[in-house]
Parts: sequence; structure tokens; C-alpha cells
Amino acid sequence: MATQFITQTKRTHTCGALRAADIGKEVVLFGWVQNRRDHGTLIFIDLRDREGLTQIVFDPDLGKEAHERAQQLRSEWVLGIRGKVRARGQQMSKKEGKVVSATNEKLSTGEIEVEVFEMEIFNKSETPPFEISEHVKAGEEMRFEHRYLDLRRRPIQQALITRSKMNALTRAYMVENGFLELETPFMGKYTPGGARNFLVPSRLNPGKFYALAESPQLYKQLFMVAGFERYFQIVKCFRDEALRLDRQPEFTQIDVEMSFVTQDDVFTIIEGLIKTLWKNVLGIDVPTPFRRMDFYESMSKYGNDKPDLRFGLEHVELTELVKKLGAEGGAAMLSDAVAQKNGIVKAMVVPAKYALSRKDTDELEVFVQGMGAKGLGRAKISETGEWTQAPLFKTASDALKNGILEATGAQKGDLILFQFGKESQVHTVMANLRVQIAKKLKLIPEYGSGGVWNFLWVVNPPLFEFDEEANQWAAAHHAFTRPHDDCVQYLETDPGKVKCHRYDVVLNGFEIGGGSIRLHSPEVQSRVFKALGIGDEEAREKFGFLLDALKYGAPPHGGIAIGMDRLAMLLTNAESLRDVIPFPKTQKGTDLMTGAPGDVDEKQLRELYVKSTAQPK
RNA sequence: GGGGAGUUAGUUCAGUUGGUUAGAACGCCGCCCUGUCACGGCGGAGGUCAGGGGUUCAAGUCCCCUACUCCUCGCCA
Repeated sequence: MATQFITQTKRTHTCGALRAADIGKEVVLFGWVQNRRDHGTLIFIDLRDREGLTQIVFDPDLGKEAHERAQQLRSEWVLGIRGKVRARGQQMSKKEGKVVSATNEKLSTGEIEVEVFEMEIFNKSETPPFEISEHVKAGEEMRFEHRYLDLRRRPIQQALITRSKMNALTRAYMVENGFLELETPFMGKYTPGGARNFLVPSRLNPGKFYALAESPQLYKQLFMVAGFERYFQIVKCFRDEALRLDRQPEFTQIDVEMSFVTQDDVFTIIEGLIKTLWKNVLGIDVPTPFRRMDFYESMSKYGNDKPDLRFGLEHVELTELVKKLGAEGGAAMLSDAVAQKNGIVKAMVVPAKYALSRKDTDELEVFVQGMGAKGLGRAKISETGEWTQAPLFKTASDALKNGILEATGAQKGDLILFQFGKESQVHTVMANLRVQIAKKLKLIPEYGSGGVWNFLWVVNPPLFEFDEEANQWAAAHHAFTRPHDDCVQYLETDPGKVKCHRYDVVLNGFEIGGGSIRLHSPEVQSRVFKALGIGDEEAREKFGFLLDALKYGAPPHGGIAIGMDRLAMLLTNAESLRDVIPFPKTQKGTDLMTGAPGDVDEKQLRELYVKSTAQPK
């Protein structure tokens, strides 16, 4: 009896399968007890498996023995049952005092139920530490500690099922388009620059370390050199950096590299991939090609390179205006700000119809101060045209005020918000402020798409950025990005002016992928290194194998990597990356379920020639 | 590395100015119930108020430290 189910009595249907058409069939279901409604004689159980819920009924008239044992059933016990499908039909409701329909429209299986005449309890369950339910949501800490239970919850299962589908669709699409799925090592050689690496000590090579790949970047270029032409991989990457809502220390990329292509060829492939995913998962037609936006336009209007275009609230540059007027502007704090190096002034208009209160604005000030801003400059344009709540502009000239009104297009009743100071700081604050206000005004939801999918490419960023600390130009992304042909002339004279074939694909304010056309000309490569202050010898030491490879007939090539976790998060409207990763890590990189990272004993460390310098607590 | 929020029953939370026995909902246990479906009714159990130190006649409440969780700036070529 104990082994009759499974070995002899096989499952005939899943818990999401039965419909009215199955009425009368004898079926075998396996699943977990989602819910129990014991009426003393009749007992209703919602039986759950990954496909859905089916109501099973224990009626003493139909299976006395099963009914007796059903009384002890509790949440999360796992069962096999044999029974007959029947219509729920019309039933006499005691509560309502009349005959009503007993179907449940909330369930896909709601027209039917299964009357049980035989049951095997495969396993009992302790009372779970939190309810496995969509209605009661436990905190993340509790859910991660018992992730195997959390993973039973419908929303998480749905997200992971969707992710599985995305993987399958991606593979099919890429293969169809001539891409080969090729693997690359996780354990490689440490190369400087970029994200901090996780290191793995080598037992066979005392004192030496592997670095876990932060991406397959170098290897995929080597595939191009080798002539594979089109490569892709759904691959884990590792970065030992601070975690965020949309960042985990190990994450998955759809990694792509192509030979003999322009930037637009790469875009077309990725647009097609996204179109395929959205069509097949959500049934939504994403229009292509995506909008292209110049990097400088993005920084100017949105303060970052991943603008959320679902709403307006664009930034307005006031730097030139303030500079031009100088002391005549009469607002000393602004003219002082633009006088300093990289000093800028920017504004954002919140239209009168949104009616931000004084209290709202004060809250926003606290918000920006949390990002290092000194305050939140503001000016409310009253119905009579007065500038109120505007201490910044107490002594400002009409020329400045009118100039600002003209530049911003602010109308009576509107509120203008200002930031000024160092460019990078102003951009960070203004970018976050814009999104914060949009959420506050419900122009976008706290999380999720709100049904609007706004894709775009951010293109033509600078190849270099100036590192103030090192007093040296540094690669804005990496040193192997191809500069625009008409910018190559500035490599020596004005490196800041050099734009490059680098691109990011952005969805609703999240960077979901980025890549570049690679530099395959040894001559230009050498000039780029020179601009970065990297000599031939140093370059050889750092990137020798790649530079060697490029000398043996490297084809023009380029690629991109799509953040699979972020894509899944956005596509499923999840609140966090952690909701689309089966076993995620906390913000400190720990796993609350396994306790990783954990201690190891001295002997293990000795074998690895490693000694901890951590102070015992 | 910096800033912010939080930690009270199994879970999610409330807890007033520091004042007698720390509450609610859900869950759990028991009894009752033949049409429920987040069933219902009656009854019950359940607390190291994160940990440590301090102030006080008196601390869940005030102060300091530590730990953990989340958000965020820096960081993430």
C-alpha cells in the first residue's frame, strides 16, 4: 500500500489540467495541501502543484477510510489521490440560504472538483515558518532563510517559469540567427581595471589565484579571432561590488559577439530578440527599431545614461545663461557654482497641475540631501508672476529670472527645482530627483512597467573620461572600444572629444545591456593606449594574449551583453532582482539559507597557502 | 567607505509623555459544522520586545555600542 502510488498508480493529470470536459474521468493527482476547509463531514482540500490548484473533496459516503485520514491533513502535506472528476454544479448554500453555483471563477479548474476515494500521504509537513500564500507576504529575511518554501509560492514559481521560457526562446532565436553557443572559463587570469574580482586560490600553484570572470569579454573576442563569427552564451558573471536592488554578485548575461558587423547590425539582432521575448511571453508587440538617443542628450535631459522615458520632467541646462550674466544675474550662489571647475546649473519644472506642496518639496529636499546635495533650490512662480519660496533668487536680476523662465518654459503656478555645483553631483541628484518625483506624482508605479515598455539605445558616449584623482584620462568603458572614425584625429590633441561605438540598451530607466564595436586596428589601439598613459610594455603585460590574437588577422567585430536577471525582473514586473533568482544573496552577499560565506578550517587554508588576516571578533 | 530606515508572538504589524498583567490580524492547537474556496462558530496556547551596556524609583519606549535586513551615494571598465 505504501508504495502503490507512484510505482503502480501513475499521475494522470496535473493540478492545473482538469476542466469540465474531464467530468466523469477517474484521475490520479499528486500535490501539496494548499488549504483545508473541514466542514466536519465534507472536507475540501486545495491540492497544489506547479501547474495550479484543484479542489479535492473527501466525502465519507464515497470513501470512508480516506475521509477519516483526511481529517488529519494539514498545510503542505504532500499527497497522492485517486478519485473521480465531477462538476461542482449548483449546491445549497447554508450561508446564503439558497441554491447557488459552486464553481470558482478564480480558478482555471474552478468548474470541477475531484471526489477522492483513495489517498496516500507521501509525507507530512511541519507547520511552515510562514504561510505559503499570495495573500500573506513574509519579509525577505524569513523567505530567504527558507527559500525552498518561498519557492513554492505562486508568484515566484511564475517568475522562474517565465525565466525558463526566456532561456529557451533566447537559445532558439540565437541559433536560428546563426549564433553558436560556446562556453568560456569561469576561472581565468586576473586583469586590472573594472569590477573587483572574486579570487580563487590555486592549490597546485602556491600563492597564485584565479579570478572569477566578471564577464566573458576577452574570450568572446578570441572566438571572433578564431572565426566563429557569431557567438552567444547564457552565462554567469561574478563581480565583487556593492549589491543593489538590481545587482547581485553573481548574475546572468546573454553574451553576444559578432564579426563583420556595424553597431546597427548588433542593434537589429537584439531588437529581434527582445521582440521575440515580449511577443512570446507577454503577447506584446514591441515596436522596432528602438529609439536612439545620443549620450550627451541623455545626460543633458535626464542626468544619466539610462533615462526612463515613460514620463517627462526633463532637465534644463542653465549653466550658459548663468555664466553669460555673471554678477549681473544677482544670484551669487549660482554664479559662484558655474565659476568653479565643472560647475553647472540645472533646473526641472514641475507643472502647476501636479501641485507639489511645501511639505512635499521639503521631503524632496531631505531626499536629495541623502545623496549629498546641500539643498534643493526652488522657485514657485505665483499667479501674479512673483517668485516665492525662492531664497536663491532674492537678489536675482530680472534678466536672470526671465532667462530662466524662457529656458524652462515655466508657467504661472509651476514649481522650478534647481541643482548647482559639480557636474557629476548635479547629474546624480537631478536624475534621481526626476524619478522620485515621477513616482510621487504616480506618473510611474513604484516598480513594474505600468504597462509601458520604453526601450531605447543610448549611443555615442565619450571613449575617455578624466580621472581627477589620477589626473589622467581613463577608459570610460574599456580600452578596446572603437572610436568614431572622424574622432580618431583627436586622440592625441583632445581625448575628451573622442566619441566611440559604445551602446547601452535601456528599458524604463534600467540599463538592460551594453556593448561596443571593438577596436581591431593595432595602430589605433596603440594610440588609445598612449592616450591612457599605457605604454607598449604595460599593455603587453596586462592584455598580452588579446593583443597577440588581434595581430593574427582579427576580423572587425563587436558585441553586447544583456543582463538576463534585469530583463526577467522587468518583464515579470518583479519588485527586485531577488524575485527572479532562485537563490539570491543579501546585500552583504550572504546566503541566509546555507550561511555562505562560511568558515573553513585551518587545514583547508594551509592547503591553499592562504592565511586570513581578519581580526577575530 | 558614507547616509537613511528597520529588528516586538510562528508570520505581518500596533504599542501614546518612560508607569501596573505588552495587543491585533493571520497562522497554530482543541471542539462544532454536508458546499466551502483567504469557509464559518466557540474555546485555547503562544513573548529573552535582536544582543550588550548605560540613564532612571521604573525602559519595548530615552542614550551608547554591536549584529543582522532593506534603501541609497560612492563603487559596478
